[in-house]
Amino acid sequence: MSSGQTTVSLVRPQRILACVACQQRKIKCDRKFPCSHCVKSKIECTPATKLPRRRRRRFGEQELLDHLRKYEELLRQNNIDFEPLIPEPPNTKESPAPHGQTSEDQEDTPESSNAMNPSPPNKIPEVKSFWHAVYQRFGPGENEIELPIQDNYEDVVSPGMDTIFVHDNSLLFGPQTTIDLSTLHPEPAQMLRLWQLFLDNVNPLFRVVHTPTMQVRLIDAIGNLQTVQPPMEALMFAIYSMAIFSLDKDECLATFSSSRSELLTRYQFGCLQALQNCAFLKSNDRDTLTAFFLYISSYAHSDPKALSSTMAIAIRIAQRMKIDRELDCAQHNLLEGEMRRRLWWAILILDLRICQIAGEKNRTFLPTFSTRVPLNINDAILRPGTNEPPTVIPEQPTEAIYIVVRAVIGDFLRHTNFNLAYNAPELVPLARTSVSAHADDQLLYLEKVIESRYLKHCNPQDPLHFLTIHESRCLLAKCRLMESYSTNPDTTWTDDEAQRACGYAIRILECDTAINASPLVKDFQWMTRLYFPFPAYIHLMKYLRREPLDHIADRAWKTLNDNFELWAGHTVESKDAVYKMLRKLVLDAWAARETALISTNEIVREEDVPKIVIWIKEYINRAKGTSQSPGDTNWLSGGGDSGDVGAASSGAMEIEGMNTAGMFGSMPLPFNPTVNSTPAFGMQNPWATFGMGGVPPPQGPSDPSANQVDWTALMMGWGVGQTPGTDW
DNA sequence: TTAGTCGGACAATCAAGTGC
DNA sequence: CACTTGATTGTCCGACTAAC
Repeated sequence: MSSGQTTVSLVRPQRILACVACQQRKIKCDRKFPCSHCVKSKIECTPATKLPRRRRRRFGEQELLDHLRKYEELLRQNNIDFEPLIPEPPNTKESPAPHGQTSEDQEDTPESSNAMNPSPPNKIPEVKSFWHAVYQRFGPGENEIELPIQDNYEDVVSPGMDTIFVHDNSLLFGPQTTIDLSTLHPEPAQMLRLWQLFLDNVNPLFRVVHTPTMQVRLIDAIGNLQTVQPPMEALMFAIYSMAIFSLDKDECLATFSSSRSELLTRYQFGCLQALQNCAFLKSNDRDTLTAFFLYISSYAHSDPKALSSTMAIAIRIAQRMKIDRELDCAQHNLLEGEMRRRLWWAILILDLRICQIAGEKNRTFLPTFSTRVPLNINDAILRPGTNEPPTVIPEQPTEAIYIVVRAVIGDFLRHTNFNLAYNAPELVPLARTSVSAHADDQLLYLEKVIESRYLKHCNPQDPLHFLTIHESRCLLAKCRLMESYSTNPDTTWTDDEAQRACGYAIRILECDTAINASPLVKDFQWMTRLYFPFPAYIHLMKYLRREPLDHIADRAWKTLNDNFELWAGHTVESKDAVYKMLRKLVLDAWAARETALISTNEIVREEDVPKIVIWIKEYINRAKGTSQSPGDTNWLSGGGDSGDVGAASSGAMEIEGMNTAGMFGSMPLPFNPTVNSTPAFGMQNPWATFGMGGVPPPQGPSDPSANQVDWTALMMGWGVGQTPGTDW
């Protein structure tokens, strides 16, 4: 090779490149413009320009070693003799490599996505099937042509069972009705309006409906409502429901001249009836499951415990359809396989969120499924009948960016020790890597990948990109915070650790504020305003009470103030026990600061008092004034009072919709829904919230005793030189 | 016979790494 | 900072094919 390239290139005249036509034809160009070939062909002769040279891809030692580890592990697993370069790690049969050490600039392929996992299976074993095993061992017997022992149980036995239990569709969801559903559809013009609303407000956050094909099917169905197939009809009603659900009361009234609750109930009812017509509890049809998923989503403001149970049905159906298995997804064509993956991840993440607010352990968000994260591609690339794997260019954020980033983070987290510790502690020993030993490195790597591979290319002016940027950062900060709390509660945090945790809490609030204050993502508020970032509040209040004059205190109070302004309606006026606790924490933290300031001879001016404190004090004064008994301090102490304050709260999300009975559809046409849902604020798994920190807006009567214990336990992790859990 | 296509060997270039 | 390495880009030979 030549030396002194830089110097030489300055002296050497610029190389004249062959013309574009000759380059393309791979023939010698005489470099006269026009060149002889172009003259001969009578085409325009265009001089070529040099392509900007790409940065050379580094192939680091660590990456090489990781690959070597992987292959040596494979050899070990298959009992093949070899001379290992890397000795087998003691005390473990798992892959010793901390995951995520692969090249940072790897392509966004399924492999690379799953490379975020601590334990990506190199080959996913097929699920054992008794019928398959019988067939493999004995083969088809004589005269067994008509017997149902074949290679694939699902192909023969399952439909066979369907014929036996043909009339059993009514379990749980009531009997099938004979209502003519075509009368429940909106006018064609409204259908298209609802479809557009769904495309704008809902589908970007789920992407479970393939826009190009659905649009054609929808237009076709609008012209033939009497003959539309039940799965398609269920999907249509589900789309209407979610479109209406995504609007607020005023928007809905202005757009459709009907109340939101009336339309929502009508379309939810239509959807459930259409689902019944599909026999959805035993259907293996993806459209049907998609409709059921959207139907459940349209109840996202309802009782989380009821929602959680209903989601369990969707998960069981999904598992029966094997969309939780990558091998089975991959057996379908590109479009179908990808839509199955998207549906699985959408169900999984919604279930995670619901479990979290219902205060339940999530037993699905574990390393026990193999479906890879969806591809970062536009719907237009997914063409029916195509099997050619699409080229994914990470530098081009697509329509799927939001779901992809969430799935990538989720795919990483489901393998972490702290997720397993929260949700399935018995599986911690089975985690392939010792995440606890490397958690910091791995989270750092995850953050780096998310930033460099996805967020860096997002345009903050684009609503979906904006939401993706801030929500993923919020989520990562939440992981950091919860990872901090997952350490042994008996160990004392150092000052650094405690302050670092505060930094995560502040970041959570800053991201939440950015999302909920931005008019850009107004159309997504049905999702973004579902949950209040409670863990961050609790953490900061606890910290500020303990360290009222810490150097981050000013920033923390400002961040709290900014966020509180957005949620003031809920947090100030809610009679829910958990918000009462929050109010008390705020006042305690501020009292500690005032005392500390006075002790250092600083004057606390009126304008220094944070709005969050002023609002709470004003509310308390009002509550005292209206209190029935003079000594009643229930507004502060957290009692079991009831009442619906949601709709009255300024800035509050509309609390409307259905109770449990409405969701299960046992009543014919329940067009007068009532609000009677139990607010949920389960913090048993606070990190696990995809999207927000935990507590939904207040919705009604509460159980004050619920879940307080978990918060106490959570907070006991602090120590900070104090007796653990004393007055925190 | 002529013109077009394209696999692939080879050359040129230059970003990244190495050693002083 | 000079030098080396090797990944990436650019060139075009020559085999092959299609059209006339």
